Amino acid sequence: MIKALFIVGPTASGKTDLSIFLAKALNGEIICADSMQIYKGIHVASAAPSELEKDGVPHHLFEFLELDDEYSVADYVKAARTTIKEVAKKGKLPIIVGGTGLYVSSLLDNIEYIEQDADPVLREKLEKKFNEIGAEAMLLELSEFDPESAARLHPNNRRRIIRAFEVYLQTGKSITEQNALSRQNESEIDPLVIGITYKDRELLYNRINKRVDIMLLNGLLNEAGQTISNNKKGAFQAIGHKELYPAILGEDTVENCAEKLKQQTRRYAKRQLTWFNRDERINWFYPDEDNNYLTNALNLTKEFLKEV
RNA sequence: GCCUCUGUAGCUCAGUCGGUAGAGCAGGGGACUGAAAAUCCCCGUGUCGUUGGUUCGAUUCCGACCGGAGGCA
Repeated sequence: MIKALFIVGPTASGKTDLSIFLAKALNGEIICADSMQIYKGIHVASAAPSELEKDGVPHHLFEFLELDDEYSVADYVKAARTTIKEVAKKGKLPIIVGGTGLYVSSLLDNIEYIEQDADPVLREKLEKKFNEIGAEAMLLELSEFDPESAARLHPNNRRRIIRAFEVYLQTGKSITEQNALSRQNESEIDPLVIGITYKDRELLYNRINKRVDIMLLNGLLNEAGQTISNNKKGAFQAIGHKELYPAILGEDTVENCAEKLKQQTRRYAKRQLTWFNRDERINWFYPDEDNNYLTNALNLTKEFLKEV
């Protein structure tokens, strides 16, 4: 078993600071679990750690993809597992840090994604079919080969309905079957999961608002200006650029866009909390009522590393 | 000082010909297996400014007071 530390939490909660503190104290190396910090070109928006912040601690899987690279959880999980093993082999502590619940949970639950190439032609065909026959008819057809998914999926959740078709048509197995198969094997990783957030939601939101202001001072507008024309797949959905496009195009004021951006970030933080709240493996720390949370997190990790 | 308008959910406002009220936004809750910072679902009780009066019953009508906006002196 490989011992690994996971640090999760909503955006702007202080994951980066905690991870670097613990990495330095425990001879660790940091592995990204953030679906946006893996991309190049959105450094300000994604709040990926700068060289100065990294403070000499080795970081993996940060800012290595082009903005239009195709990338999925499956690719991430594969790369992260490899990296975790490599770090452990060196005798260092792997510290997985990030706010993308799907990425983190996939590692923790040892989800095994099968090899499957994206099929844009098929997806387009399914999109077209959806438009023609409508959601209800799609669900009816889905129920013929995957009644569970058909019952589970809401008609408005177009993306997931199409995905359910894709999986079946490409693999011959329903997504329900595939999901069961993906949970067959025990993980090689023995995790300690540290969560960081604030008891007072208001405080977290203040931190988010402040961070957006700092991003603007750090040139977020410029950065967004560089992606506005050539922003294709991948990172196009990052919060931070798309909200500013109206200001760049002169359709709205920077102030209004900044407000919108803060709001989107707050909502995102709430979604992250919803995801992480159900995971009982997480040991939560609350900086707003624990002045020594850094030390306490360090002590908890030391205890964990001592266990055999 | 006088006159007019106004005070309803965190905000902007509807509304009740008298039977204790509802939209948008904000916000809250939830789901999540190949786009996940994505995608999707659910959620509106609030001293109807305060206080008297009329009434079986007032947020609704009347008076006074307090706050806000405008007008006249």
